Amino acid sequence: MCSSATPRGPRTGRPRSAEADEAILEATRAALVELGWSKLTMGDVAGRAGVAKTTLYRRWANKNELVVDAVAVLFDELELPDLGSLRADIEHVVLQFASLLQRPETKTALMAVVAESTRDEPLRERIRGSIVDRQKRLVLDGRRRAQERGELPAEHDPVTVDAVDDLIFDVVAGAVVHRALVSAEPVDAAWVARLSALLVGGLGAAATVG
Amino acid sequence: MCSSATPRGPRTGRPRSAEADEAILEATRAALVELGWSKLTMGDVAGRAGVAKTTLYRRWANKNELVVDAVAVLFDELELPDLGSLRADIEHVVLQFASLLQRPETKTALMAVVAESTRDEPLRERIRGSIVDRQKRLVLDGRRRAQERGELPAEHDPVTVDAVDDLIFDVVAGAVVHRALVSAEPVDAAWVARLSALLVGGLGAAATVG
Amino acid sequence: MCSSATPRGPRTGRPRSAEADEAILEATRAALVELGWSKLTMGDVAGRAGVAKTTLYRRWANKNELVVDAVAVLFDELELPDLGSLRADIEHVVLQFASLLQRPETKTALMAVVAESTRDEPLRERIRGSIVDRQKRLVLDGRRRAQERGELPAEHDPVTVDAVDDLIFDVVAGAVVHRALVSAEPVDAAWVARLSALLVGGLGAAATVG
Amino acid sequence: MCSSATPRGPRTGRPRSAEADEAILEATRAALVELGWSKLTMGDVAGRAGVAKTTLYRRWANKNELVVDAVAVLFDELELPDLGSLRADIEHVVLQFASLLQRPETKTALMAVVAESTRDEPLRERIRGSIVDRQKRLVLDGRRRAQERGELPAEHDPVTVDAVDDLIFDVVAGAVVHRALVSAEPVDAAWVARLSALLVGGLGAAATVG
DNA sequence: TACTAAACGAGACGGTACGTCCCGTCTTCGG
DNA sequence: CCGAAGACGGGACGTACCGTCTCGTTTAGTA
Repeated sequence: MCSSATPRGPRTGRPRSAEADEAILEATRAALVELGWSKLTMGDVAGRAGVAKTTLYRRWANKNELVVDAVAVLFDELELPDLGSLRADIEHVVLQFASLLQRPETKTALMAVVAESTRDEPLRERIRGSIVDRQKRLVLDGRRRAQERGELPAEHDPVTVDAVDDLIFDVVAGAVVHRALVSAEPVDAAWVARLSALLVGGLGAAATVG
Repeated sequence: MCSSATPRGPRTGRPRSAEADEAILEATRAALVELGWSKLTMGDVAGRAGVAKTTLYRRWANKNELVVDAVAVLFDELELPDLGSLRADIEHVVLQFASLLQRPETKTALMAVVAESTRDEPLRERIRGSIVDRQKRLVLDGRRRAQERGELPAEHDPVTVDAVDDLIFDVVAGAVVHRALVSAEPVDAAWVARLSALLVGGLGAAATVG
Repeated sequence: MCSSATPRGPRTGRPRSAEADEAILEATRAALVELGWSKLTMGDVAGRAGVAKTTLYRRWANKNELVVDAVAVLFDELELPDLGSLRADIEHVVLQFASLLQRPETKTALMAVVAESTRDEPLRERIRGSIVDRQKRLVLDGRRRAQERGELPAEHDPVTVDAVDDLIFDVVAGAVVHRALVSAEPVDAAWVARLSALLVGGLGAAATVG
Repeated sequence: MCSSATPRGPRTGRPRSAEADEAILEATRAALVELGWSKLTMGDVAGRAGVAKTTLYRRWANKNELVVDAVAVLFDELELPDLGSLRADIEHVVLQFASLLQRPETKTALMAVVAESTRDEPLRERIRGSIVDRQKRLVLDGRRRAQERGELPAEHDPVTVDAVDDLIFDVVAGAVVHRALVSAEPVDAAWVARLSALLVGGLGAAATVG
């Protein structure tokens, strides 16, 4: 998540302000809430952070990378407490993720940076490292826990395991994002319950394919 | 899909050129392919279309609405031929949708306009009318056909029917979009087979919730 | 002053509306008063006159010519009543001219069209015919009358006569315009009295040069 | 003549380029010569000066103020060498002024900015400070010098002195401008001789009024 | 009375310039 | 050497008018 790529050895001159970094990210989130992605400007963020534009550009190459870093930290909130059953775990994480997507800063930023990433490989990598992998880990943990509980059979073919994990991840994350941002309908308990039922009911079938 | 919201009654003055409309939309798609969403400019589109910038602004209020209209027509290609089974139908439509999302004009545009729509209600309506509802219809048709075949029980509670249709729509569309654009992994036959299996396997469970 | 250059012989079809002509010129004057020269637009004039833009362009080639025609008629007000002495005549006509230049429509338009005319020969001709010659006639009349009264000697060399007439015209018109528009100071009775004294006192000397 | 109205105290940040200032004014004069006032555009001037449009707008609020500054410097050329007599001094300065008015950049610009100034008080002030007062000084110097020579009586009433100075200024400047731009006739030696004779002959009378 | 041809209103058209906003870079000064 | 301040070249924006055009609709003077 950090910005400085290669700090030179000798470390001479005035050191960079660590406070500035956090002030900038905080200012970025505030600007996202207030203005949304497309109206957010580097100059405005600099102004809010009480920092010169030069300081921003010294740390981030462009708006996209800055926003990814500013938003990524929010995804650290996602947790997977053991609620005793696969279905409860799924429902819990889906609701968490949905409530994260309701926050104006994520709502406006997430799809925007994904859109940009279709033409910007370094950005895609940054998103993957900062956001996607962080979410995916939850799927792995949930699956492993369900296997330990015996809710799922212990699959031994690692290819199948990865394929199903990937599928579940895209289905869960995709469905929530689509529901929240594209359909623009509420991700409420009833919808989550149905989604969980679908997943739990279909998991077995999905694992027997291929 | 048309641009004129409120056509005045008397229809006086020189009528708008229908050729210009099509030239502009075509130029927009070309610019999307070549430049991507964020580098596309109104002036460039006008130039490609052999049209003055004012002519664009007379028809579309901004880049977002123009792009939605330009891309919307591509979604007309989606069809649901009867392949004999629910699962085959699902696999077919998912592959169709995936191949649509691989086209550079949709890939770069779709998430971008969705991102914008989180802060632009008219744009959201335009997307819903031009794109979302057009896709959703496929889910309805597929479900109805499966019921006629007897693959699915004839559900009589309309609330449940709608809820499941909506769920399936968000799951399918969301999973494909997420796989293609966020995970940036191929939507190949194996993945589609697993997704279809998951859906067919879980549908029954999803319908019994609520 | 009229606008139609070469009416074809047969004179068939619907004739041009004479009312429109006057409405347009009146609207032009109103727009000059309200907006000034530089903010006056053809579309606005058309709107005020209740006329289509095409109708304007059918009669006048551009804004400059339209404004000259609209303002020219105001210069018809200038008269030279016989007040019994050269000096009284001068004072009277100068005050008349000054009060004409105080009107907002002339104030804003006169210098503007003169400025345009430095790069537009047809416009210069139109100004000369519509405005300048109309004013110059007053100088000729005043001089002739003063000679009849015996206030000025009967000059017999026509070249000298013309030269002095021209000089007086430029001095009087120029001084008033400069005072009113460049210096932006009032053209009051005291100033006019001094100008008249200067002219009457210097006329004899001016006639003996060359 | 400078553009910055209120320089902030601390003088921080990168200072404005002095070279840019001169390049812009020079480019403005070149554009005036080539295109004339009405076809001169800010973008074109910026291009000629090798400068971004924003740099123009950072210094001048609009085309009018820019052109006044660009042309004002030309009026510094006007001088009043002592030629030994009032009449010779007048003839000299009038010819100087006339030749200045023949230059295409002044010819096209002067009346245009005066026309604009009838509806723009700040512009009028700028013209007065940059151009008018600079010319008026010549009248004062010439009159004082003539008094020192004994050609004119030493007038002791300051009100009369000012009034006559003002009158002479408007008469001389106005007559030359009107001859050159409105009548569009040459300001040659013969005409100047007559004008000077008129002034010298009438000055005494003008001073006795009021 | 009907025909015809021009003028009419309306408004879309290709185009130019506007003045503003933001970009990402640079230049200065002070810490 | 860092950092603020802010000017710089550049590019796109969305708007305003330009002067032209294409419609369908009057409106006279013939025929």
